[in-house]
Amino acid sequence: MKTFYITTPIYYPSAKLHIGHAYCTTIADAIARFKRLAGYEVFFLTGSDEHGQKIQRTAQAEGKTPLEYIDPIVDSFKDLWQRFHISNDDFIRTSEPRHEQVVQEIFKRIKANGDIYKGEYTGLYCTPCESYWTELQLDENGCCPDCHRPVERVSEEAYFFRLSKYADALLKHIDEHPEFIVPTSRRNEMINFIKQGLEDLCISRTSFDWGIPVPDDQRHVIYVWFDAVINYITPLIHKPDMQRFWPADVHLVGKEIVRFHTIIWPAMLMAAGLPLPKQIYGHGWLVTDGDKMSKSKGNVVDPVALVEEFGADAIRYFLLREITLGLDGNFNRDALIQRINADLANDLGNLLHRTLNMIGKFQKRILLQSTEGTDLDKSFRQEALDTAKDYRKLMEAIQLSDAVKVVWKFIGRANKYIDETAPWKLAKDTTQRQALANVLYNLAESLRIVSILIEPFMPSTAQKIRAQLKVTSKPRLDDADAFGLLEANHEVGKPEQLFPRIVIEKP
RNA sequence: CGCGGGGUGGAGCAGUCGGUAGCUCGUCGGGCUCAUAACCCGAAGGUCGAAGGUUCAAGUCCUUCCCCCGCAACCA
Repeated sequence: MKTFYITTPIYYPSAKLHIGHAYCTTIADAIARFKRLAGYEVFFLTGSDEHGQKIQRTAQAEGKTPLEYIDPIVDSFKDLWQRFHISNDDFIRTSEPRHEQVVQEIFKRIKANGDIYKGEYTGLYCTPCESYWTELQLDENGCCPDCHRPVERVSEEAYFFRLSKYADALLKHIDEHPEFIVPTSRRNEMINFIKQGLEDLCISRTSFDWGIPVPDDQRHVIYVWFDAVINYITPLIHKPDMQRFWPADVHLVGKEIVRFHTIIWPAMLMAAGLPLPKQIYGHGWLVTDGDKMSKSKGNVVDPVALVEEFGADAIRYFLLREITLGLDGNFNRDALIQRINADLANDLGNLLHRTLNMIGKFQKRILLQSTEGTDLDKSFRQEALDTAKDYRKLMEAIQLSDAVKVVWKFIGRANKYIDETAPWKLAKDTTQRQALANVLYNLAESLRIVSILIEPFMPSTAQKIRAQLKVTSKPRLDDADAFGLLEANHEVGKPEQLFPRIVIEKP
């Protein structure tokens, strides 16, 4: 069986997750579900990145240990993913022993290869904040950007990863694998960055201790990023799964961390003698009214509240449909409601409703034996099959919003088909019984196919449609490539509203 | 001259290899009555940020400039 491995970043539990995190995870989930639908054996990983000074400090301020502070936040991550119907196969926490063990193992392995060495880190240090800053980060007076007090140049012993050594190998790899960094804009950015020269990376800290200890040198903890990226192999490395799932097919990441995933992580893998991931996909950000979401601006959108108000599938649909993968996208409430009403309630929901209603009204809920029918019937069936074919191609190319659009174009076609065939007229004419049976059958079949195609985007809606059609088989992509799988004399269910229209109250 | 992205009808966006500027919503007009005030058809509305260049042909390629946003080794 073909395998597929996809990851999200592991999120930092210093605050609640916002809609941007949900966006990234939803994309990964849709891809994972598509691959399962297409018959792949899928491993889909997400998790939390728990170490580092920031967590230690925040926990201290609340009089807690790091774990006491983190545990409920991580629980809220897991809860959020359940609410979003995220189908991850594992959830990795970097504080878990299984992870600590692997990180130390990789550290030792790279050190044994001579690519980790002890040196001296010199930086600008703010003592009250216990933080290093780069020259560019300082405020206009050359002081700490947080507390605006003077910084001093200090040195400490630290371990370094010989990143500089891998610049040429990375460039060669990127050049030989055009699909390695997507989209192209990010790829160019990274090539440019490497060409400016890579410095060795400081990968240990002594100023705090919430992290994974450096093997054989307990005064140091390993730098969070070195620690974090290793999560992608932690669940696999000591199992036969490593052979089956590594290298990962896609690391889905936000655009701001593309660099860690396309430069540092691959260099680490090279140094450790492991194969590189096949693709790093850098998606864009959700912004609200053109502004980046951030706590300080007070414009963060809380995904839990959204799901409670609109339901997970509606949010998933909006994110996947409205935002072009790789570019920034605008998230706002009005646009969301508009999409729910127009696409979900009016187009899809109403199509199912009117179809089932007519089958009930005109044929006592029974699908009758259909025949080849008119040219219109034939071309309609062909469009259903073409839609499934186009959809498959787009999904395989990870063009999710285009895939959604193709499905909705067909939903529009189906609504038009009803208008063109006017089943309510056929029902009044006893000589048109077969024509009526054909139209209703074709509509029901179309909805069966649609229910398969939207499963990756809206799993629970897909299930509801299938339940109303009384289709019991497990959805498989191959079943969307065949028209006519519903049997004659199949009885369908009663129509139930999929998505209620949302009435906007004018203030 | 640090790096990158963006600027396209009223709003939000797409636009691949240069080949008649598209989509959704909104607006206006019409049709239909199976349906969730839904669905279907038609129309109006754009000098594609500015200027210059290449070309038979430029939203698309080249040059310069203006504006907005992000990154700059902690941020999906």
